Amino acid sequence: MSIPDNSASDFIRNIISNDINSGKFDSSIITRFPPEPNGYLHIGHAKSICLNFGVANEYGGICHLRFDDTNPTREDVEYVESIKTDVKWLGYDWQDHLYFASDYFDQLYDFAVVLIEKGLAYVDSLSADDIRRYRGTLTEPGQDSPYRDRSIEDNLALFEQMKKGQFEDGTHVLRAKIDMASPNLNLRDPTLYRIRKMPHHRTGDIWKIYPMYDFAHSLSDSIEGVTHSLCTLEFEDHRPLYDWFLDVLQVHRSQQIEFARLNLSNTVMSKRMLRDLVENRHVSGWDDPRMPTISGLRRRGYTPEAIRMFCHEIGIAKRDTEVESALLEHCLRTNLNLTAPRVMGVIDPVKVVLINYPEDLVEEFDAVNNPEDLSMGTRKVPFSRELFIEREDFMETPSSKFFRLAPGKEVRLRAAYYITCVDVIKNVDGLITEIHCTYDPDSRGGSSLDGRRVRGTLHWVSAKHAIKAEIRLYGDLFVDTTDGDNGGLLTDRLNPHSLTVMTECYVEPSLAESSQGVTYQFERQGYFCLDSVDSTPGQLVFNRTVSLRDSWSKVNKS
RNA sequence: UGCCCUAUGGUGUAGUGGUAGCACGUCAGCCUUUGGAGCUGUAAGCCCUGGUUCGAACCCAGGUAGGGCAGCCA
Repeated sequence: MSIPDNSASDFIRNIISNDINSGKFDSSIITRFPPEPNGYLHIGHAKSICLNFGVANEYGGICHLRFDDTNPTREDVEYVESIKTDVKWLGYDWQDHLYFASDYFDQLYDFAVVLIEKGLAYVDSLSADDIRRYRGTLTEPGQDSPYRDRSIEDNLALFEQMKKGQFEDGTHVLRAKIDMASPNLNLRDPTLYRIRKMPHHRTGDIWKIYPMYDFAHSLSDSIEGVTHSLCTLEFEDHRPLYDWFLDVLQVHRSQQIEFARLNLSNTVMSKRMLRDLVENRHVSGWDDPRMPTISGLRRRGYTPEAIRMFCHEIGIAKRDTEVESALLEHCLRTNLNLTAPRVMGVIDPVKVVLINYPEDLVEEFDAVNNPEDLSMGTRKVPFSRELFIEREDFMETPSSKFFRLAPGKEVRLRAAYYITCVDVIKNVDGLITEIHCTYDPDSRGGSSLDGRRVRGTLHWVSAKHAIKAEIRLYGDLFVDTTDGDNGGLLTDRLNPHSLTVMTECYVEPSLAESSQGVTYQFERQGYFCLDSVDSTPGQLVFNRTVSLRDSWSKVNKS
């Protein structure tokens, strides 16, 4: 085990470094990522994954993947598989440390029996309502259940009958006997087991009782020898209970440490709300490219590297905060700028006719695949008399700061020729249908011998060679997320413009061989990838992953 | 009005008694065959009030503000 000397400092890593220095744990560091298989992972989980696996890697330890599958009413194998896929995709490896809380059901049951034998747990036969009433309130102490003083023998017998399925759901629970007057509600005789006569996705119908989170989680950590159990802030009040189980049962002591969960601007992170979006068809599914789920981000074209970088950049602390999505986009652009192959695609086309270019001539230009990485080579791009350019790259009456195409103005077509606008053709509605230009044969390749300055460079495609495609542009899912995940109608804050579908787009022919899982840069536009669900070889569908930074829009506004 | 936690530029995060730093974002300039990328610079911060100290973001006291907790959910 080693201590990284210049690792990013955060309070958790500081604690772990101190623990290692003081020899608190005799094993190497063991952490765990403990999802409940009841939904898809989102970027908030990525923060926890990067922390837990990251810490383990840095200190030469290991990180377990453990499914917290103690509630058969909400869990499913579908989620187990998606979670494993997502963790792997993010680049982490649990090796052979894949565990399930349900693997420990026998041991947990035995622990419960020990608690009963020690007089520290009892079977309560109050109804759920009565248990709530007896619990007291935030400001008033609770009262002991009339069943609190059952004999150990009775408790043992009853608990065994619960296990055997001799009682109906809700008739009894097993509770820890701690303190009904504790100011910490979690210590007012918390429930340990409830009866659920429901098949479990892994244990089938052998169990009729299932352990509660606090009991199962604390002891699962202990069973696995976890040294540092990292969880989110809402479990802070549970730590005394977490520790109580370990103390009274005298088992391996893991240390729970809480950190703030991730909140991201203009989106929501709670599984419940994400599920609402899916079930109420506000999005196409858990992997809708607008979703903050790992599967949504993947389909959108995000890379694991970008997400890991983001999780590193946001840091770890205890204050409750909201990170601007600009930081996520920054991490994405940083990664994609270095790796994405460049291509040209026109999203909102207008036709350009080069009136002095031969009718049937077709030339091919070599275009650089990535100016940031010349080893990625070049590709051929066909050029002909009729082209498409972006409609917004032409302005009939431009401002002085507009460097693109306008009547009488000369621009460069990326990797091709200089062209000058000589005429504008409109339809009866005044819509521009064609822009007539001349090209300068001496500017072949995009530069001229006379060295004259041409400030604007436009992307383009050859009309007869281009492939027609659909491009989906995404915006924030929500207009405003103040108040976070609580209160207010979620749907009131949905951004009605979160999806724009452009169906008349043209992309360069090299994209006929574009492959799934690659995010391209459409030059001057942004990053795009093939949609993994809806794109077919005959009808390409691209998702805009993120736009390029656009300083023109600022100039234009001012 | 119980218990627990938190408070550093617009945002996120370092700094644990000795000149408050980094990143994102902002703005300006340079550069550019992507108005991308890159480079340079700018503005902007210790919640408040006391106390201890030669010296406090840091220690102490008291406030204020925000968050969490009353599932047989996790």
